[in-house]
Amino acid sequence: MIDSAKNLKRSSVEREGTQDHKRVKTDGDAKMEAKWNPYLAHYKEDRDNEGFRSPLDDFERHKTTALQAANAESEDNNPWTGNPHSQQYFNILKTRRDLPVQKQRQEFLDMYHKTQILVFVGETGSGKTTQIPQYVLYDELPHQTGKLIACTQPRRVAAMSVAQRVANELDVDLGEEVGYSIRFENRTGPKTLLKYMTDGQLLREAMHDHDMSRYGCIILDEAHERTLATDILMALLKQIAERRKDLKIIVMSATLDAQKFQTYFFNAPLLAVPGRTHPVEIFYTPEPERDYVEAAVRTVLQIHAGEPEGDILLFLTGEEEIEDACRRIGLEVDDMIRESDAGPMAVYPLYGTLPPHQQQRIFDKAPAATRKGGRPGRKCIVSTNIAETSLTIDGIVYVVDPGFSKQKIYNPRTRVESLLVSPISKASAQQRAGRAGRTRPGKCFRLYTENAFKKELIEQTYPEILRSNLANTVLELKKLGVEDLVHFDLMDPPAPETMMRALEELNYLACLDDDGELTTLGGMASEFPLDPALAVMLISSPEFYCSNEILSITSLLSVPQIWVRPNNARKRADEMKQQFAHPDGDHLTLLNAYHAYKGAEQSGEDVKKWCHEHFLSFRHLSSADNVRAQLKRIMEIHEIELMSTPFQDKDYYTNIRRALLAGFFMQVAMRESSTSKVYKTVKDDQLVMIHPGTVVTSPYDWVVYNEFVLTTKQYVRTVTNIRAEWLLVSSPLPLSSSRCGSNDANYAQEIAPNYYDVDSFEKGEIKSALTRITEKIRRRQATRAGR
DNA sequence: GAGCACTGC
Repeated sequence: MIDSAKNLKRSSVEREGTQDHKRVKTDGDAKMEAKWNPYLAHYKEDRDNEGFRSPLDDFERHKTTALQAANAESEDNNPWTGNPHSQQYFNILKTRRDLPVQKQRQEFLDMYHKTQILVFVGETGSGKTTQIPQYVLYDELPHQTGKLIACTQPRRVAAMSVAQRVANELDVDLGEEVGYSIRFENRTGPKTLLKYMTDGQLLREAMHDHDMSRYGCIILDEAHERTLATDILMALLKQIAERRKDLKIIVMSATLDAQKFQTYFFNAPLLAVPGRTHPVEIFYTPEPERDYVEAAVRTVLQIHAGEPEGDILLFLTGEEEIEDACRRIGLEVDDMIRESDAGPMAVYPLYGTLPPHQQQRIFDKAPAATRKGGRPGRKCIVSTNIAETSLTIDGIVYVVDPGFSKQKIYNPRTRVESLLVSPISKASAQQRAGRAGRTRPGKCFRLYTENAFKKELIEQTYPEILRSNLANTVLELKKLGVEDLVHFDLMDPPAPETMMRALEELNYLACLDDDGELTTLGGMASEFPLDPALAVMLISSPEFYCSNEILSITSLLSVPQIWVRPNNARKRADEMKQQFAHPDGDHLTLLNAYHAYKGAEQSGEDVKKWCHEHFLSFRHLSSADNVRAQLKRIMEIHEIELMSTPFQDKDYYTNIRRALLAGFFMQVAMRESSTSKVYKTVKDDQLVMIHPGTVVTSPYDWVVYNEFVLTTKQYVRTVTNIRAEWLLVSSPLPLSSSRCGSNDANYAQEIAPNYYDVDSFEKGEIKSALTRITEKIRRRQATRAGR
């Protein structure tokens, strides 16, 4: 095996001897593959260096050695393109060969040749994400087979940045031999052989290609994170592996739980490589801490006072807590500087909803000593879990871990997902501690007892699939061709009740029929990257003459809050929001803001400035625009008509409000009494208040809401006034000027005949109210008929 | 009159 840099470049004399203008070797099969595989169709034709003879021509698939590959990598010309290698390439090659994983390349290949499924474990810094796919590339030879190599990542940024890195390592242009595919961006082309992608993206593809037939090898990276998409992919791949013996699968994970993956994948063999991290000393508190924020602030100050140079990372649970802690630390450090000549300290908050330029500040250098010979400065980052997985910060030497994070919990009985501050798992605690040892030996201060760590923390955080509403997942699985959900072999099967709830919800939405089969509507809904209720609302919207408007609202509901409300300008922000307020509710207010934004854009204004002045998030509004374009394309494919009720029409807003119900009829609440602020949700009987962020001031007795949030109280957020009649009997839409030339027969809509069968309601105020309203409608209809 | 851990399609 070639390990030293001096062997990287072989003599040019030797190379010239082998350049004999032979064409690239192809066999008939490969030509066939290349023909039907859309990714490789032009591969042969497009090769730039026709006369180039690649060392790969002598490679035999699944029989290559590490030495062969290393030799090919050391050639003057790129074996994949025929172009001469750049100097940068050789520089990178040198560092690649120092990675821990490099030593086991042959061992990896031996195992890869022998088995269909392989579990690969590598700690951070082992180089697995960049190197393993390249090792596979040199053995799988996708340019001969026409089958790509895919490597999945849980996050977009990772897919993009790793693809760029590997393109550099292979000395090719990103988007050519190496590319990536994420939502809104596909940077792959006809020459692409190795493709990084998000796990969700591969899942989307699988909906139309149940065998994942484009791929010869699929690598699932960061499998230990157990995202919903990874869990579903694993179960699918387990099935596909039986049907497609030619498909290779590699499951990559951090060390934890490797055995679970092995057992799950038919006792697949395991290969482990060490990482490259420094030791981290762990400290526990002798007694449990009552107030962890207080304890955390104190610990940070103690580190600053007593420990040598090095930056601090403190984990807390949410925005408010973090901002508060930052303020307190800042004040205390000022005192320390005055009283005991402490060094300066820069304190940075870090959480997901922080705008990117503020997130970037965490990478600033720590402040220098305030005067010559003074004590050195340091920085302290106070972060949510985002610093545990998504963002790595070099230079951290001290980690303070109070042992909590906000986690999503799903209660299938009430159908409510909520965020709850909960103790983290042992695996999380280890991950956090590891953040202290990336550049040199570090220390981790756990603000709980050693006994609590050992006895009270669970081993692993529960996978997402056990903590989520599965309506979307079940719909996806149906579309993926999974017939038997009960026996679908998930690594951690969710509670049967969660599954039942999802099936029930999809049945009410008419996405599944009474036999649990996918309906036409369900099939269409699964094509949209949306929750089923939103998808159904969007698909039904032409029946209410307002698909343009519902498309906008759907997009706005799919991105983070567009309303900006800085702490120092809340009042002005609220006043601005009032300019867009629609008396009938928050959905219409969103729409008004969006229309104003588009108006500003069209009149050539500086939109960023306009957004800033109006306390709207430019970032989120433009992202909504992106989503809108994607959804619009899907609507066009399915010939879902785009139309609007004329704005002058008195029913413009009414039609939109009714259309909301086509998807959200299960998210309706009735006011307890005409003077009360408390509402009761339909069927679940939860007592809720309207979230204070609403614009609704004169609420009707009935509202439809977008989301249920559980914080200090139970709130419903983004609400719109509705009339209960709309829920009940077929009451045709007013067909004034709003017809738009469509087929009238479709427009006598019953929103959800099954759900609002009043007889099926439990006895109570809601049932009596609905019964009264039904009676009223009947009387009215009878009077009309009798006239 | 309160607050949004983090991803992804």
